[in-house]
Amino acid sequence: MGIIRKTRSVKALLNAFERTETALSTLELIERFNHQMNRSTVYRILERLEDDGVLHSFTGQDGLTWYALCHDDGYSLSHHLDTHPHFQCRECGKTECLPIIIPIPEVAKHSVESASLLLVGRCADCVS
Amino acid sequence: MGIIRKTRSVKALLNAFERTETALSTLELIERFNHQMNRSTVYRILERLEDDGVLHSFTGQDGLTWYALCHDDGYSLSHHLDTHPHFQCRECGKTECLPIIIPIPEVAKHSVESASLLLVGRCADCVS
DNA sequence: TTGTTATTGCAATTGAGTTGCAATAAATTT
DNA sequence: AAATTTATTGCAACTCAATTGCAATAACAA
Repeated sequence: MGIIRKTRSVKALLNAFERTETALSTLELIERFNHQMNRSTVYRILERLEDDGVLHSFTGQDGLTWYALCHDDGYSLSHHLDTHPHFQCRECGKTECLPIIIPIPEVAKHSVESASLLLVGRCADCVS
Repeated sequence: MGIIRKTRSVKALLNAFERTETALSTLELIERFNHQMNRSTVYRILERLEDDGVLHSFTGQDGLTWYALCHDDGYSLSHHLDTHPHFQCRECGKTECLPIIIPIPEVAKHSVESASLLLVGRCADCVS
């Protein structure tokens, strides 16, 4: 019960995610929609879309928040148990969901409920 | 080339880490040494100890920064390639280094240089 | 068209972390 | 042991992502 009304701003943000393969940082979205909507609106819509399971969020290496579409195609099941890793390029900043599953290790006597894995390195474009 | 002088404050902080098995958050240390040293001093000493490879840092689920001793015993080699996961209890907040190695997956065409894995769940004390 | 209320804009606020600079205190030299 | 050098600290101001209260606005249903 996050998004109830499909406002202009909601559509614009959803559109941005549907047009890219990568993740998008809140800061980039705020900048991009600078003239269309307020900062708080961006924060609030992203939050609601995450509540609805449309987006999932994670923290980049710099501590900033990133969002990406949830694909229920087997690797991006963000239902409070993100098992897929994210990759952030330290050169160009491109950040993406990796289409692989990381087996969450069992830990003796602990109950592991979720995991987040961030890989940092250089992306295909920057490695050459 | 981080710590050059063994000041009172440096010793106090090091002592705190040597007396615990868990990781310590900057905020807890600031609170604990509230009357002995300034906030900025805590931040700066932790930073220098990390430069020296004495501590390593990671980000908890809430986005706060945590530090733990580097044990060069095979699982806590924090030399810019943290391959060991951290565990944070969502009930009591206890945060620790896990004595296991997570194999960093290769990613096609990418150069993966470092990884950070945070497991969240309930610790031994809170799970029962 | 009207009424309800989810959503938004705006400005103020929060809170972790950083920074410039003068004062202090380790560690080295005399 | 005193003088000297400079790493370190305290302090207050600042940065910056993110949050919040509230009045205005705009989806959407009736």
